[in-house]
Amino acid sequence: MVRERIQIKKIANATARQVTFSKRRRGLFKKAEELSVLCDADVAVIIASSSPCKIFEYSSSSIPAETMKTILDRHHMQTNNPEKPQQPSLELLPPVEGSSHSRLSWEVSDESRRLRQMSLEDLLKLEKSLETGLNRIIERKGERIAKEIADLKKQGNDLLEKNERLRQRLVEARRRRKEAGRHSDGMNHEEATSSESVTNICSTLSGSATGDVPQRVDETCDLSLGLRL
Amino acid sequence: MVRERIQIKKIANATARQVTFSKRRRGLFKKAEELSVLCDADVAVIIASSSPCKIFEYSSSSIPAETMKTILDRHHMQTNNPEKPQQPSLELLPPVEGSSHSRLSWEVSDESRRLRQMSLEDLLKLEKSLETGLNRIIERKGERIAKEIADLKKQGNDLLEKNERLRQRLVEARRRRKEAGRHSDGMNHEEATSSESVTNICSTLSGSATGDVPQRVDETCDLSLGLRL
DNA sequence: AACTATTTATAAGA
DNA sequence: TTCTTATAAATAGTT
Repeated sequence: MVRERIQIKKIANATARQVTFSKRRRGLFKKAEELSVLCDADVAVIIASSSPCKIFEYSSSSIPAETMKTILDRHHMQTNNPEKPQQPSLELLPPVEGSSHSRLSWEVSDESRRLRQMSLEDLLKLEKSLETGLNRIIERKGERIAKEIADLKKQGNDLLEKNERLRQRLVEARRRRKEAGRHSDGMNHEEATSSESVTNICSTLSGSATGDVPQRVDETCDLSLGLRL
Repeated sequence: MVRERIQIKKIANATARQVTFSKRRRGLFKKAEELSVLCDADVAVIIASSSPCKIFEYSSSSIPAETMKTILDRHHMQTNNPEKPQQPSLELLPPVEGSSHSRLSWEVSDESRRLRQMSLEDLLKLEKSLETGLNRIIERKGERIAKEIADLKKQGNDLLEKNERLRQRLVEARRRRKEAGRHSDGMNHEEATSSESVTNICSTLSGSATGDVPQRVDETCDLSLGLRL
């Protein structure tokens, strides 16, 4: 029951907030519906919960819900990464000298001049063709990225396994040293075995360090070209 | 006073309707504001009165009001537009209950109906808007993938470093064992040092194996959703 | 717009 | 999530 009036400020408890969100959302939609019917008005309500990020909407009429959603999504992205100037249209980009990109962009701007002279039919064909090519590029890009990620994961797992094997060897080595300390006389046979064992480990390690696993991986990851396609 | 409950249907008297519109509009905006504050949500409300045709809107945040107005204007132009293309029979098909496909296909046909009613100008705007949103999505996806790859590379490098440290320890351990073998008498002091050293290595290893580096990574890499966006 | 009898919404508890 | 219920809030009709 409403024991007393509540303060209108963010509810701290997440569960309580979620419950209130559900209830008040329904209430708001109901009020919106009533207003639209009683007063013959068009009413639209968009609610975007912050966590989990979900969109709820009511519309009394045929306002395109998807469009509103798109706008809200865009808004959310804007707030999440501020200061992203919208990319100027391609043909307006000035060619950048010295950049491997410059020739392409120049060609594109030259292309745009030709495009203006093409017929609608030609443009449709060109659009279709570009669209198909684009889809292929996106597909390929996806495969490459997936492969890269899978490879990296595999590498990591291999290294984990090697670490585990090394750990086992060290535990064993420690056990042997303790035994050797206990019988202060030299157990030469075991000594030799142990030594050989360590040598084997070292060569294995050396092989893996310089072999299939790269010595060091560049951690920077510039996918700008690939991802912007 | 509320003498009795009212029916939720269009108020016949224009004056009374206007009064109720004012009151309930304020109420709705207040509820929207409360919901947004209490539950930390983005809320937008658009109300379009039919006569006189006026737009009222509330937004809890910086959702572009002009854009919403544009959408509503478009909607009003649509409704005021006398020519309404006949609905194809497809969309008149009733949704089949229980089918997860029915709702989606209904929505699609509903969307396509709306699209057919839109003017070329509206379509151009919508296309531009969708294009911008799409670019932002692609951008974000790229950032996420780049981050995942960078993280994986970092994990791999950490493991490489740990392997290297282990290798050094083992080389050292082997050297000590050889020395111990040469003087067959027990060098108990060195023995203790070596043993401690191995213990340290093992605890370090154990920590890293179960700590920040995941025990095992799933090597499958399904990016289908993310990459097809 | 102000008033207020009532209805409606809803917070807290179950 | 849904139901309950005491209480707060909204509001219909009147002034």
